Amino acid sequence: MKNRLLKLLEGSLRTAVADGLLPPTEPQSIELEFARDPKHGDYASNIAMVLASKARKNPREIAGIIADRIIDDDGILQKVEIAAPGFLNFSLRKNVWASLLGDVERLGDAYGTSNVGAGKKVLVEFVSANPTGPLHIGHARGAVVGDVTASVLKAAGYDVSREYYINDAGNQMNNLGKSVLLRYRELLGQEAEFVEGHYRGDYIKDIAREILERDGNAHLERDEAQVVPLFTDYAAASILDGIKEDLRLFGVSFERYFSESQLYENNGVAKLVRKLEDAGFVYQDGTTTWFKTTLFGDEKDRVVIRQNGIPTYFAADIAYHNDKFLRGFDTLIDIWGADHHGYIPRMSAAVQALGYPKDALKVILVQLVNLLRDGKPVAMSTRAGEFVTLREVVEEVGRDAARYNFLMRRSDSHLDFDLEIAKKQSNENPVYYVQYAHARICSIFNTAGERGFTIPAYKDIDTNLLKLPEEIELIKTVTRFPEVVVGAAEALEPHRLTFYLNDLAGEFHSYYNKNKVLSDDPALSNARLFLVGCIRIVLKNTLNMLGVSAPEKM
RNA sequence: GCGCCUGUAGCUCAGCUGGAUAGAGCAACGGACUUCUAAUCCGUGGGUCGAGAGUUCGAAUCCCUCCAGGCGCACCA
Repeated sequence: MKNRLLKLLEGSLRTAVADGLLPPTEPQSIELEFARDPKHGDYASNIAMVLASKARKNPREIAGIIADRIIDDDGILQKVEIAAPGFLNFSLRKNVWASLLGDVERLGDAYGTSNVGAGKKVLVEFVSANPTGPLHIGHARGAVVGDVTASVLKAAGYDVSREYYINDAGNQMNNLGKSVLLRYRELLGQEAEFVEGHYRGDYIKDIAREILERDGNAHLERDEAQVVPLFTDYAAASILDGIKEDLRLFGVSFERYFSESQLYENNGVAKLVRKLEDAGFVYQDGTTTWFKTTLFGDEKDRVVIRQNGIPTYFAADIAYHNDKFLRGFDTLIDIWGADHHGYIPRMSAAVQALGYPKDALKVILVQLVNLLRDGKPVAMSTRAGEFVTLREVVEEVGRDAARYNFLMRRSDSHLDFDLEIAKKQSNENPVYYVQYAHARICSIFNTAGERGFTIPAYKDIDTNLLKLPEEIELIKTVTRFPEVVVGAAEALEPHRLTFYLNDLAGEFHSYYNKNKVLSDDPALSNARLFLVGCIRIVLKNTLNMLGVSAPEKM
């Protein structure tokens, strides 16, 4: 709809330019938006005011010139008004709105999808937690934001992959193996001495016990340098399996788990560093190798190969991002905890040094979550093994409520997650508000069937019967959906979907309480059934994108 | 000290990339179930958009300076 109006506007502008009344303008500068206030019609454009200074005419005069030259062949416009400072307000004929409902029926599950992404390949990397412990609540938010961002991009026509980067090559992995070894020795009656950096959670004991059961005390007398890698590998694999299972229960899946350690195969990281050195982005300083990230605005250069010859995490990450590009992805989206924001300039520098445009990498920062119970903070520390795991949360509050709650705020806004509120099946919990709307519509359809109605098709209804103000509003909201998805995709803001859902569900609940869908009037009943059917499709499609179920009964 | 994020109703937050009279939920108060699901709806009150200056037809939104909170500033990941 918006595009059709834009065409009319463009046409009018061209004519005005040809008539010598207005200076030439690029079509991109035309803005057209939904009018918030019904008094302003359906759509409004500020084009006249934008052109005012350039055309040296007053905005109302320009608006008049444009309005006079709009050729509405299809007859979709009821009127075009010029309002206060120079807005052009477009009012559509009422049945134009209802005519758009045909799209909803035709597209069904696909309604809301579009092709603005044009098949561009996008890789969304998220979670990427080290396999040194189970996922906790802090990872949960990033998991949902990443997952839903990917879904939204896919709906907007991008070719999307989800990927999890396993940091399984650092010093911490060694600590993990040692930690398990200590527990193992402890189980065999030896004194265990934990120091800073060791992992102490119960899951470490469980893993130690598994090894003990499998191998007995065979590892007790062997050299630590030999044993630790064995323990590390075993623990990492075991923990990663647990992580995958946690994510599965949370409704998150990945196309690929990419292991950091595989970057080191065939000296991959070292080769890449050498390549960057040849390109002049890397230099040696005695025994240390530096990346000139300052060339791209970072505040200082960064080490890529340490004095001890071991590449830094950053070096591997450059190689990883390079690998992503080599696999054909045009845009890389990384979801990071907000505490990593200082890392952005160097990663951005790396992308540019590799020869890709700056905006080929987009980072979504996700603020940390304050976990509360009854308004009181729940203390957490991974190292000490005190944390609420993702799985505990999912088991306690349910997948739907957990996912929805993480999408109720902008990513870069702090989020309080209160377990007691998320658990409540009440109006304090918006997820049920939306699901209830869906269940209600399903219920209407059940009753309709019992009363002998058949499910109406678009061609069989009289759209002119949908003329109540709240019906027009609902139709507008339903037809706005594809634009909402595109907006969320372009801004990388999945939370827009939850706000949209709340609007739609609210309008529906209100409509439901005020009007009967099923009545003695068959034609009206059919028209309304069709309308709520469209609403159900949009609710379901949106909930699907969020990874939240759309129950038929509650 | 430097950088990033945040500051909007009593509380938790939106505000569509600069638009028209700043919105929603919760909390408070008052109403609506012999009716397609009351996990719902209707109504009432509630604001110096942290402060100050600036840019322009127009600012919660953009620039600058402060104030407050959070987070960063490694040859850790």
